[in-house]
Amino acid sequence: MAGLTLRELAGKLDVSVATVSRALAGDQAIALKTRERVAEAARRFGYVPNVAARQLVSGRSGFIGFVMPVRGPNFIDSYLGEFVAGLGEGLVEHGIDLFIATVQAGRSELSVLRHVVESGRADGVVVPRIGETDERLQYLLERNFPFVAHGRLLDASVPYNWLDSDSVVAFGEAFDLLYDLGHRHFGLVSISDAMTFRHMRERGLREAMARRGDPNVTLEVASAPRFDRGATVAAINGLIHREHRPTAILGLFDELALTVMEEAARAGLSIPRDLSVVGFDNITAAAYAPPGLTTFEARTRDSAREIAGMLVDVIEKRSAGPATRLIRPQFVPRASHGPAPPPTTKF
Amino acid sequence: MAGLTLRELAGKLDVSVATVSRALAGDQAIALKTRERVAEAARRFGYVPNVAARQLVSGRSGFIGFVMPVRGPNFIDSYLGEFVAGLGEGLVEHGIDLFIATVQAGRSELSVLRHVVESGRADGVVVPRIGETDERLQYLLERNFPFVAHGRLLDASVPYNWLDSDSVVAFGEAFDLLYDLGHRHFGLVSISDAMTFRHMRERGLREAMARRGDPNVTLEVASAPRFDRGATVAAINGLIHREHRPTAILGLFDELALTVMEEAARAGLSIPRDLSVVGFDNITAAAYAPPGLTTFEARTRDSAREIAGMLVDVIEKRSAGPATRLIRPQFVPRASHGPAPPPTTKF
DNA sequence: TTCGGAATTTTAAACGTTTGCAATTGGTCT
DNA sequence: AGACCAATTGCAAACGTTTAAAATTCCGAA
Repeated sequence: MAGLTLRELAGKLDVSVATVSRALAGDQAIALKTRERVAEAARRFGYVPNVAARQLVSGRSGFIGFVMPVRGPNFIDSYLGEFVAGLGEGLVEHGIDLFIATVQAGRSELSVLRHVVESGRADGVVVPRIGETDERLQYLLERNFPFVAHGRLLDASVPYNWLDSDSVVAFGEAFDLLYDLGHRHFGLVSISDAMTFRHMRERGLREAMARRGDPNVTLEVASAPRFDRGATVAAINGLIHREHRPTAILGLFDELALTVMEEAARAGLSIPRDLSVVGFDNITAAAYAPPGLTTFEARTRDSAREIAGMLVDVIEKRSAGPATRLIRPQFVPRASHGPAPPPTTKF
Repeated sequence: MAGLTLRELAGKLDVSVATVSRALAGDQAIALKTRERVAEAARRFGYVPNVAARQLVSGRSGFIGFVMPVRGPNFIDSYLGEFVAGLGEGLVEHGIDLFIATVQAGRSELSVLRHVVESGRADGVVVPRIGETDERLQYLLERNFPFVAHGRLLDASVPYNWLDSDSVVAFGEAFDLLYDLGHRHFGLVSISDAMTFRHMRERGLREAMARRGDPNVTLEVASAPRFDRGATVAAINGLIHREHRPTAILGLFDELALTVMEEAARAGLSIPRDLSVVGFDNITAAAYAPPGLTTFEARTRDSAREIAGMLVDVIEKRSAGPATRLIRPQFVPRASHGPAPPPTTKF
């Protein structure tokens, strides 16, 4: 199974194992001529070092771990694919591989993470989708194990490495845009799950509102559990069918905004004439759903690539304090937003 | 970093390392009382075996490898995410982890695969997206390394383990449906890349055509390089704007079918009144693009889960000959197909 | 009490690397 | 020629586990 060993290669070259090892590592103590001779032979015979042996002595696995939660059978969002692709891209230039541990249905994500860390399978981990408080981070911090989080804790005083998208800015931007288009009555479709980004995005909206200081501006928030479609639809309809309907509704992320568009269509509303809708993430379907959802590009793939780099730095102890990084989402204007309808339209 | 070692645990229990090792492995030669005592202590002290050491002696890594090609920056299809999720799900119950090696822009996929195999990082690999002839499979077969392929070679005489979706049946089914709706002039938007599924799907269509034995049936095939949008649009327009336009166009996969719908809309054609369109894969956008794309569910995630199981069997030598498996795609009727327009419509 | 053999445990080698330290080589200077 | 030093190479231990084989313990029978 395993190909040529160092010992065999050394035998062919008539030098010691140690010399070959050092030569391949580029050790200056080995004569240049020898280094070249060894490199040449290694190439010619196709020598590939055994990672297990290397790991055993060095203590480093050459792996980054990623604990993948298994979602319901009918739902995979694009996040996973984008994120994994980005991590791979970011790691490959450092010669590090990605390793993915799946969480079995019954078990907790934390228990898998713990196993990954303690078996020495990974030199560091990336932790996606951080909740308001997160036992995974707590564990990693306690154990002082290298990690980078994608997302933030609610408690901003805890120091750790994270990267997050700056949704405060994005939702502020969205508000300003819509306000300038004449909108005064806003709706936000949110989730009731304990995720930090929910607060961030709502805060972005409210801060932008406050900056205007316009007493006529209103904001209604409707929430439902994240993967509960029935409750989501109900929440949205509560927003659409109220007496004083918002003229602009923001979805916490695209899936919600798309559902808003569907329900609006069902209610006979024309978008963007009667209602403006804005989402966040820019999933593929956003471009296809008529009339085209205005949204923000979350840049998941870029973020993951960046996270990979940050984690490598952490592992190699190149970074001093905790590294934090905000990614600014990019506005993607499509056709689902427009000027506020004249007051008469609101019947 | 690495927690408790076997030696330390043995020290606490006042027995030899070997006894602890055997006890944890459930070796019957160890007294039941000892086994229980050891298990209890291991749990209590949180002992987690070091995988590198274990791998070094056993020769098994506990990893399945997946070599991930990096695509252009703007394009990630849902395949990757679904596939990785499915693999993870399929592997987790066997206590095996997934490891992903990314192919750097400049390097060949084969060279990465070779490295994965020869470094002993994986006990088996899964090879996605098989081409008509595939150097990766050739290498793995030569080396007699466990693998399962997703997709087939054009040459059906080579024996190896594969799983593929039965697109011959699916495209035959699509033809029959459309024929029964009165369609006689067919178009197929294909790719010019050397992928086996291109032949399979076209063959499914032609075989179903042949079965009807209707001399009035025509089929025009238009192809373009897979990721070349400009060429794809041109090929599609060649099909749409010809004198005797097809009344039904099939896309080799959904992206192509969706582009057909876009171009048809641009040409002022109404779907499905003037033109029926059918795709394959059932990507998310298929449901959102008006009027809703009729397609086939490729069941990538299920396939990947199944592949994981097959590979485990191969690794553990439970399967006799090469295992092969055809997954039947499921028809997903939406609104993009309908009765053939009356002959007068074709101007 | 002693012995044979089964039951249980221990010893020690092996897996393929890396690396501190010792040993050897080669060259230069006196 | 001898001595010294630098350059180069080799020796051997270590990493944490598994496992074949040897050693020990235990038990019941003679």
